[in-house]
Order: sequence, then C-alpha cells, then structure tokens
Amino acid sequence: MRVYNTLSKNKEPFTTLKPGKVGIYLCGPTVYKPSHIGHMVGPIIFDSIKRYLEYVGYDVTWVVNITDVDDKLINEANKRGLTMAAVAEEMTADYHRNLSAMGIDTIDHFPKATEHMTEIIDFTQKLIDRGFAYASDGDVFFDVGRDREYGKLSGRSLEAMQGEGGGAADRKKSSADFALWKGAKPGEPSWPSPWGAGRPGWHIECSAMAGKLLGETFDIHGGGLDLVFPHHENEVAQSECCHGKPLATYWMHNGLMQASGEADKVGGGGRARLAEGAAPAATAAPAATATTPAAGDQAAQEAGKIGKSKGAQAFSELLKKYAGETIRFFLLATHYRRPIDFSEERIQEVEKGLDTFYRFFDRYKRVTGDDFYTLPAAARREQGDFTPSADATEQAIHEHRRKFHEAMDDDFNTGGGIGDLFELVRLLNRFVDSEKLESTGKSDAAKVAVLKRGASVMRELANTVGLFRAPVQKPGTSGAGDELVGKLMQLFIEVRADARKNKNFATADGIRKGLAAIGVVLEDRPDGTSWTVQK
RNA sequence: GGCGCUGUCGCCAAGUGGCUAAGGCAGCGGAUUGCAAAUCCGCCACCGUGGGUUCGACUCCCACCAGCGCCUCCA
Repeated sequence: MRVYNTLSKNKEPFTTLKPGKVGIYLCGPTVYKPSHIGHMVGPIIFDSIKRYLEYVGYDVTWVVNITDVDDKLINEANKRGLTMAAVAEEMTADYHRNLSAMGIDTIDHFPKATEHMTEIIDFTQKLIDRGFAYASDGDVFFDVGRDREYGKLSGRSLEAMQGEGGGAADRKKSSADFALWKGAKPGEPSWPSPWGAGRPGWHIECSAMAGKLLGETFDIHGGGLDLVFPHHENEVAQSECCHGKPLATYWMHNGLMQASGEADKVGGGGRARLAEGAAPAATAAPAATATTPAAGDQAAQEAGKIGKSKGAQAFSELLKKYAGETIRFFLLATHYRRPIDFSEERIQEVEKGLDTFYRFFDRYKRVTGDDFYTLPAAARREQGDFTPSADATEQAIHEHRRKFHEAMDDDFNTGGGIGDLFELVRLLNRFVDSEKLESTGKSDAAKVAVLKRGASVMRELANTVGLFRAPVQKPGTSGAGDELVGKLMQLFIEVRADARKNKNFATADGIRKGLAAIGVVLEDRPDGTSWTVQK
C-alpha cells in the first residue's frame, strides 16, 4: 500500500511502527455550533480508511478529539446565556448523532480537552523545563525560535512568518510564538495551573491526548487541509520538542468541502475561460476583460470553503433530505485529497447512481431468494480470495476485485474503487439478463452460484469503505414499510394483473398512472410486479 | 506579498511516459416490454494555454492564464 504524506509531499510505502497495528489521530470538532457537512468529511474518509486497513489485516486504533474549551465556545455560551459546558454538551451530542447517522461507528476514543487538564498541564510544564516554552504574565508560550525544525510540515520558514502576533504580542518573545496556556480573564471558565487560572491553547490538547492514547509516536495523523498551518505545525513543534521523537509517521490531509456558490447557475459556464483566439496576452490585461462578465463574477464571490460560508446548513438538516449512505457515497466518489464542491444537485445525481445498486440488491433477492444484506462477505482480504472457475463471469468478478484492491491500495483511491463497483453491478445485471435468471428462477444452480459469488464480492468490497452494510431507508419514503400499505398494494397489483391478463390495458395503465401520481411506482417484470415509493 | 493545491467528455470524476484515457449523471440510437419502468448493447474527450525534456507526454520540467486554500484559533 502507498499513502500520500503531507510531510514529504509524496506517496510513500505504508509501514507501521508496530507490526500489524495502526494508530490514527484525527482532529475533531470544536463543539460550539451544530456540525455542517464539512465536519463529516474527515470522519467519513477515515472511517473508510480504518475499515479498509482492518480488511487488509491491521489492528487499528482511531482517536478523534472533542475540543470543548475554546474562545469560540466562550463567546457562544455568553451569547446564549449558557455555560460553556452546556453548549459543548449540546453540540457534542449533535456531532455524535451525525456520526451515527453516517454509520461511523469505528472511532475508538473521543477524548475531551476538559477531561485532560492534568496531561495538558504536565505537557506544558515539560516544555518549560526543557527550555522550549516560557511563562509570561499568566500565559505560557511556545518558543518557536528554539525549534530548528519549525515549519517542516507546512513548508514555511520562520523568516517568512510575519504577522504582528495577535493580541498577546507584548507578552511574546516572537510574534510567531503560540500559546500553550492562556491566563483567564475575569468570568472566563478556567482551571488552576502553576501559572495561574487559565485554559489550554488551541494546539496543546491534541499533543497531550494523542500522546496519552496513542503514544509519543503514532502512525497516522489526519485532519482538514486547513489545519496544516498553524494547528498541525504547532502540534509537531510541541510534541517533537517535548518527546524528542517524531509525532506521526504519516500526515494525511483531506481536501475541503467548498460552497459551490451560484456561479455555475448564473453564468451557465462555471469557470471563466479565455475566449478562443484571445491574444496570449503578454500584456497582463486586467483579468476582468477576459472573464465572463458581470453576473457570474458577483456570484462567484460567494464561493469558498464551507466552513466560512454563511449558507452552510446544519448537517442534521441535510440528513432530513438524504440518506447518510448517499452522502457517504457522494464523498467517497471523489479522492479524499481533492476539494469537493458541495451542491444538492450533485448529491441528487449521486443518489440516482446509488439506485442502480439498490435495484440490483432487490433483483438479487428476487432471483436467489437471499437477502443481499445478510450475504456472508469476507471481513479480511485473504478470506475473500478465491480461484475463479472457467466461467467468464466469475473470472470477470475476480478481476474487478483485483482492480478494486489496486485502487484502494494506492492512497485509498475510493473514487477509482467506486467506478469499479459500478462495473461490477453492470456485469452482474448483464449476467442475470443473458442467463434469463429472472424468469427461470433457480433452475440452474451453477449459474446462481456465480451470481452469488458476484454479489458477495460486491458486498465484501463495498463494506471495506462502509457502503451497503445495511438496508437504507430514504428520507421521505416512509409508509413503504407499513403492513397495511403492503396489503393494499398487493390488492392493487392483483386487480391490475387481472386487467392485463384480459388485455384491459386502459384499466392497467390507469392504475399505474394513478399510483405514480401519488409517488408509488409500479414495475412489471417477468416474474411479477414490484412497487416502490419515490420520495 | 509568501507557502501550497487544482484545471481531464455538456456536468461530476478516476487514471497513465507509449497499448481501446475508468466510472457516474445527462443525451442519442437499439434490444427487451401490450405500453412503461428497470436492465442490457452501442454512440458521445485527444486531457487550461504556450514552450521545453524525451524516440514518444494528457502524464516530467518551465512560463502564463484561470479557480481555490493557508499565512487571522475554520474539519
């Protein structure tokens, strides 16, 4: 396997510190507001990564921190007239609800900053003792000038770092120094420390908690690309100066979710392009002359990363419209390091693609009588290995499995893997078609066995990235499961079948159209008629 | 200004120094169907622009253009 490492800006062979074991630390949310989709990107990606690593055979420990003490939290609490702890508790619950709606149940620890004051204070003291930090009037700062390697993660040099040092400039030796401990102002939540009452700085909790749960050096540290500097850079500085060894072997950063803005809707053309034949412009003309004029420009300014977008809706709202699996699929279809433009239109598009799979699962059940979701699927890669028979379809199944592994082994290329899954469903549908399994039923045991093999490989592969683990109830299709509704539909279908038998197509079509008008779709197949509720 | 990322079919999106440049959505044609739906088959790209390296580049290098991120406690 190969993994892209921010530290080296290259894909590197994946090796672990301890054989067979992987420790992952992912920077989690500051719980001051309900999470938006941007907060789910990392967890979804790393949930898939952890599943895949376990599938490959590793024993994985995954930690996601909860930042429950922070300036933003204090502000929010003041604004709402609540305690900081109350706000944190409320938003942590929201975060957990979102995670479980996404099927993310692989996180082993959710350490909270407020529950690790002892570790944080010890860590800070250690840095002071070693001469890497200094106390200054109630605050404690990390002395960036003492760290020769400072800037190695983000590729910045100290000289290049200007900045006036923020509000605490007068207490710092250098403007680039950052707070490990912040003295409390009157009325602020605080914890006692050797330097007076205060709270931890932004970066220190991660260093302290990661060290406690995963050890001084662990395998993978992840987070959004926006955290590379200063957050991760400072974590590296603190931890490595404190322990004298690397913090993490691999730094994995996911691309950010972008608010797509309205540019493409307004201008029709999305990206502004140079007009064909426009002079190669050695004269750096003002960009405006070459771009799509007026309306598009204005709207494009709304675009940007979703964390800053005012329009970022709460994730819980999104879940009212789309199944968690749809959102996961949407994210996984793009490589994790690439930025993604968020738009509901895109999600709806992906939803249609997903339907191909769901339909196949239904079809599989009609043909074999087996539920796709209870198919035995290999949990470990070597368990799923098989030698294909001479059957061409079985050989193709084998080949798709190989290609899926190849994609995932190369820096977790879930997009490539999903493309392969699509090819696999098509192969299986074609097989059912050409062998007429739908009408002849289970008559040909050998053919059915090939289909089962294909379906279980599908399940095996999809499960490695957290897909198709359990049936999905799409928002807005409630009622479909009611017993009474089921019986009524059965009645409609029988009446209509009679009409069709008597070539009374007007009645048959009337029933179908009438049901379609209220969102129920009938489909006639060789082996009967099925019904589904559209949202 | 500094550091960095991105630019592949109408839209989304994998990928590769040379073999037919995945897949999805949309579209078109066909098979199937009483008609539909679904499914299957077929069609639909020369990879931002200009140079360079190379026997050969979409893939490597440079410049430019465009979009974006970070440098201000945002995943």
